[in-house]
Amino acid sequence: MRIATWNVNSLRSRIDRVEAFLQRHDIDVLALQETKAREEQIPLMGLQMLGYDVAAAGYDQWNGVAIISRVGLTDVTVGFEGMPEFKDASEARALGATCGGVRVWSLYVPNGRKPDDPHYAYKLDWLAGLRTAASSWQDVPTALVGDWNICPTDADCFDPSQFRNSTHLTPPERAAFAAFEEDGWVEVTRAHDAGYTYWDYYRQRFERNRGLKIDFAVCSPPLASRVTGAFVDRDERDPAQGTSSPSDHAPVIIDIAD
DNA sequence: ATGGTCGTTGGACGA
Repeated sequence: MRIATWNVNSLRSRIDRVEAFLQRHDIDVLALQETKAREEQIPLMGLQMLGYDVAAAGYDQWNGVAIISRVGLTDVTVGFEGMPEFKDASEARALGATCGGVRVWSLYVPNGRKPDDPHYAYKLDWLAGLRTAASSWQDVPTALVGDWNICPTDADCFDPSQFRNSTHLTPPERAAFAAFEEDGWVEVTRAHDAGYTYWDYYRQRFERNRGLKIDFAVCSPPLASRVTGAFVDRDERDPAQGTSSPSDHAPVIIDIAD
């Protein structure tokens, strides 16, 4: 089975790219983040014609997540037990579904904005809540895929010195990520492709390969042992390819043995 | 320290 994750930065503006991506890589399950669409705004027709089922949660221009699957979608859940919410909760950050015997979570970890912003404390709370909820999922095949908004190591950032007073590289964020690995979860993409997954739109960051590795697939042991490969589809981020503007994130593809 | 570019929108604001 081939699973992918992609912060698509608006599903409606990039539906043509999503459909082409699903076909180009023969994707079975695609977890999306930043869909910026309510469920009823998702353009379903083309996806259904390609044989895919869709589950989604989100609100207008705010953060939304979705899972597109052609191996069946069952037991769909919006959010996880104990998931912290920020104020009016006008965001959807976690969507779980069972696809082909694997529990897939499309996660959009809070950005945090600035280390002194309330959103930063919320980010750490959210990650702690996820860790607690995930502790009961470890014995079944589970994939926590998505935009983690964390650079776990300095190698995951084109210039760590530029992020001294920014989120993504702070010790508490890194500790929150490492906690999953200490519990036995395995980030499976790094071993196969250590390249960046996100490049800012401005300053020609992609052309100069000045990016971040922040999109990951954190798998439970029974699933991690079945992973046979993974790669970042950098072509999908390349402004020189395709006729429409790309997302600022590249998709990540993970192959799993039956 | 600041600004750069997208997307949603119809003016900022978040990333």
